[in-house]
Amino acid sequence: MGPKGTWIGLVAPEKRRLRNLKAGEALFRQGDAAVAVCRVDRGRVRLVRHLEDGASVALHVANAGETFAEAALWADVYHCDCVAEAALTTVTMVPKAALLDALEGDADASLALARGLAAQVRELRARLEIRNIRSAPERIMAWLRMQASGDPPAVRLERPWTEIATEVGLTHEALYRSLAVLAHTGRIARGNRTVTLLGPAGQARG
Amino acid sequence: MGPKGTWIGLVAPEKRRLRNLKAGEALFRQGDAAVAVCRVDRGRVRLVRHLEDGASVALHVANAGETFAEAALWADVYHCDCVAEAALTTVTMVPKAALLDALEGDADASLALARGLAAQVRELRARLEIRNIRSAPERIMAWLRMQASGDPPAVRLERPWTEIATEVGLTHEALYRSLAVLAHTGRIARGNRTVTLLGPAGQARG
DNA sequence: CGAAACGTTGACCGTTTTCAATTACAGTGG
DNA sequence: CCACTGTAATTGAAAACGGTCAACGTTTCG
Repeated sequence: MGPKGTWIGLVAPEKRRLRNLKAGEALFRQGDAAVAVCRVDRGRVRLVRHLEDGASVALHVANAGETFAEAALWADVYHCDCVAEAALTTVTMVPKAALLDALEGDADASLALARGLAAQVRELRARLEIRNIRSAPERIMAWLRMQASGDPPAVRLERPWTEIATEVGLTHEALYRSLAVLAHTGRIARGNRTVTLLGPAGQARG
Repeated sequence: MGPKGTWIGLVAPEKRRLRNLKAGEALFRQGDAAVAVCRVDRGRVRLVRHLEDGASVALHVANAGETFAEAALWADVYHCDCVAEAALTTVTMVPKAALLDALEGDADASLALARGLAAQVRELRARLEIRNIRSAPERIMAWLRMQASGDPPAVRLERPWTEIATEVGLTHEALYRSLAVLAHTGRIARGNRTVTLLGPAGQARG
């Protein structure tokens, strides 16, 4: 996706802090003081916001090499939980104040930061767009198209469907049913952990 | 909300371009080459993305003083339409290349840009969170809580409900019905262009 | 003053959610 | 190595909810 983490190096290594997390362990909780911006070194973390009724929303998923919680730079508290997804997850925490100091003198790094944020804006907008599709099958098709790559557009599933269901805003049951419909209609073909998009005049790209 | 438009001044006025728009007129369409980042001087614009089935999503609304299409700085084409909402809308268009040049030498301005983008990320995440609430009345309550301010938390409505409906992802009928339910239940009180949040133990803030 | 958009409510229909049950599979400890 | 347990995948049936269509009063604005 390009150089997203350029600005991390601005802060002297001894000022950064490394954290190792087990799967499910939290790096911070919503409401905690926003003290640092982070990067995933290994594994994967997920930013989750909890609703009052107990449901939760995955706001962001950051894989190895990606940065997250940039928005915390100008916020007092974190507004979501950060939990590790993979068993061996390592995160670099960059103290907010130090980073802000460094950024103030470095236009390139600040621009890189802005660029990363712009990418997030795009991603979030795309997700919002998907949520506006009422029909479950169409919504899933849209999601698949967004994820697909290759000439016969295909998607390799790295996570369970059940997780994808919540990401697109459906129950897993509805998701499975829709998948079945799409397969019967011949719009997709399901492999082991793969989905291939079929259909003439179908492969529009976002 | 703070100095969002700091970076606009970086580009010499003669390089900028002013556009006057009538209500409903488009500034650009999705697919057009992304040539400029913009600021609303007067009126209001809306960024809309059209789905294949004809439906549309409001991705962003920018009021006078706010900037928009920052993401276009690193994109080749606009990925949504921009249409004026108010009758007399004026927009300053800042050529992409010129702005990029200027930003590269100015850390403060780049940081300001990043900050504005971070705010957008937060806003989009909030909207996503709201969309994850299945129940229409609860979703509306969440939206209201987010907008509310004051000790008896209240919301002043600057726009028609019909518009709010699409923002929260409901039809206006469903919205009106839910409002009626919430009012009957005593959870809200509706004034002329105001809604007051009631209910004991209700005023949680985001 | 008239047209257009907003606000509001009713009835019906379709989809999704819910609840429930079953199969498949991966990891765990005996 | 295998029973055992929990999660993922899948499908069914019924209920609930929001969408759609429709009608109508009201406000706004040219």
